[in-house]
Amino acid sequence: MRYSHQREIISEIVHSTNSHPTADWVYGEVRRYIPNISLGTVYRNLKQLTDEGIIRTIYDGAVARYDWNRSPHDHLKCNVCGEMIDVQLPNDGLRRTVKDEYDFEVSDVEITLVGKCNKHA
Amino acid sequence: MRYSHQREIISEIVHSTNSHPTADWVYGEVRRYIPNISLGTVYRNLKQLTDEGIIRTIYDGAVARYDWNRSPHDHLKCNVCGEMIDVQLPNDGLRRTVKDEYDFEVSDVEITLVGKCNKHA
DNA sequence: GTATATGCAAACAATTTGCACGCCT
DNA sequence: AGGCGTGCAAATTGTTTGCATATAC
Repeated sequence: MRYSHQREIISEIVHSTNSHPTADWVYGEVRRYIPNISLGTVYRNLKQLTDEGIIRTIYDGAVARYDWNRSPHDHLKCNVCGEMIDVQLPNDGLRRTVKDEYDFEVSDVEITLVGKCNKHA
Repeated sequence: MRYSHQREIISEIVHSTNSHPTADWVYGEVRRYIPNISLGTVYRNLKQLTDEGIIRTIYDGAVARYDWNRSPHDHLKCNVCGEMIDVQLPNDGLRRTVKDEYDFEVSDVEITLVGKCNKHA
């Protein structure tokens, strides 16, 4: 992958936040540094960074969000503030259950727990 | 909710399959019975059935799929044949973990295990 | 009779793509 | 020089909505 200024900035922006931003939010941020960048370029680069394994694409309902955290992890989604929190949950039990009971070979685990985070006790 | 022939058929079609169909697939099926139904009507009714709790909407990446199975359950998604299999996995452990470690009040658990189903040993 | 449902088409939102030009290497 | 990356706009895809007409009750 050849160097490009726009991709550099896009990657930095995704890495600068824990908010699992959408393409549109990234677009808005990048424009502060490269005002005439196009949304198409943002999408192309987010996809490219995903393909290279530099970031990760997750889906929140129908919209794509981008996550710099590549280590396997899960999400807590707060219904009140909308925040998505990275957590690492044990899943050995789940893997074993589906292997034993369904003969299913797991390659990837996606767990999202929806509810209310500790800010809204 | 007032009776409508189209909604009746749509509901029957969703209930007739375990394939977690997309709106477009449902549209194709309904047309075998109501050839001049419109895609808009299909979407309206799928949403309405979801609001009434008669079916459930799940997201597979960016596309919506519809599921007649309303009891809490999880999904195994086979990367080889694309099938999505309903399973019931224990999640008491997960609930307890996030309650204890993150003080997060869980209302809904969404687990999808991606991998290879038993047809492709 | 009145409100809800329908078909149709247009509007929308998110994402992708074709093209001519520009910039890494 | 050669090719990948860019900006722009148009195209796609999945879904929603406005409107006039039709239908349930």
